[in-house]
Amino acid sequence: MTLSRQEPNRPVRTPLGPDDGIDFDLIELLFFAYRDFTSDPDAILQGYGFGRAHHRVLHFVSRAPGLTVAELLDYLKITKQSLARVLKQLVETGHIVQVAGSQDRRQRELYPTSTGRALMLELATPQSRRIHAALGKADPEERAAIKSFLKSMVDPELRAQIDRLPGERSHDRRINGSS
Amino acid sequence: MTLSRQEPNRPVRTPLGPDDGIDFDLIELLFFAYRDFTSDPDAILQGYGFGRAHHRVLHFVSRAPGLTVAELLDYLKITKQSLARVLKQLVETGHIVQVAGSQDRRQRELYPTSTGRALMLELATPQSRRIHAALGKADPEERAAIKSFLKSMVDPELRAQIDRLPGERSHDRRINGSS
DNA sequence: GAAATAAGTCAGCCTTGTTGACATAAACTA
DNA sequence: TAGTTTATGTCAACAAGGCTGACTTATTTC
Repeated sequence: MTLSRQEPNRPVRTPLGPDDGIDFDLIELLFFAYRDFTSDPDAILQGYGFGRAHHRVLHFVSRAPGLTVAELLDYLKITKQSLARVLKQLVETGHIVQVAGSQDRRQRELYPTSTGRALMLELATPQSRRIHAALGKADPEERAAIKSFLKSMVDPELRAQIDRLPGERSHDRRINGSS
Repeated sequence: MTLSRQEPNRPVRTPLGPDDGIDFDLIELLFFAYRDFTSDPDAILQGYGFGRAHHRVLHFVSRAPGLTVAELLDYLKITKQSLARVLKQLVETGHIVQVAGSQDRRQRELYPTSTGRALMLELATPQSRRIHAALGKADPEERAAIKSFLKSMVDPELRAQIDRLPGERSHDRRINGSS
């Protein structure tokens, strides 16, 4: 009775490792990669009094100019109240403008200003540099494998969103009719 | 004078695309992949009254049992005050125990309990499943390229942290002397 | 014995997410 | 046309998880 009873809250001293059937290295790699991937723009944003949330809004508005508030919420997967706060600031600072929808005038089409676009590029540049360096000497087949892996990590029903953004070099320059 | 003056805050209607010299698709892929990668454990954590911060602490304590508070902070890149809040909860709920360091008794070695270890595995399982599915039919060379890419995304001076964790199958089962 | 170090704690603040309720204008529908 | 639905905006309150600064305690190092 006393021997079979374990001390409660005893420290477990053996580390969880690859033999436990879990892909720990990929899990950690994703954590570390994303942590540092976001660190460059975070530092720049501080100088503007903005945060990561502003970056994401500015990113999608620049990549898909003319998208509606509802479409933006669908990319970000946050509530409209969360969006409202940062969107208001981006509009007040002249980074984004809202235009009443041409077909449906209840909608607000979101566009970057030249200021907003410039900031978006400033934020994307170090990220792109980091990606370029990390891609390094990967051949086209390996690059395809990397993209395929990341895309497959996304929930299947949400992968369509990705395809709606301007894609690979040359074709598909316009995201929607508004030019 | 009037013609050369642009209306301020005019909407820019052309989307930023691949011709602007930025790797937009990889930037977005990383955002979407990480967003969904964290969604499974986030849902599970809710049922325990924990958040993503608890997950990260539990993860590293389970992977490197016996690490000190300072070492953990170095993985997470947060302040000790931020850590204190979640660590205290994990200790109070019996997921983690603290043991005075054997050499240096100022240090607190952190260990998971069996409860903590079990929760860590529960959280890691859907993530590993997602990774496994995303890896899909990638051959060993492609898998190596994916890992190499993610590792290269990490700041060079921080890559050593990754190597300190239990690595590939078979060797290196122990992270430090405590067993 | 003094100084440095590891960790814990208190207080307050910020960003960014949440819910719930309600307002307005435009579009749709019976 | 009246009534409903829809797209968006807004107010208030709250929570998680970051942050800084200041201070304490125990222990180690010099």
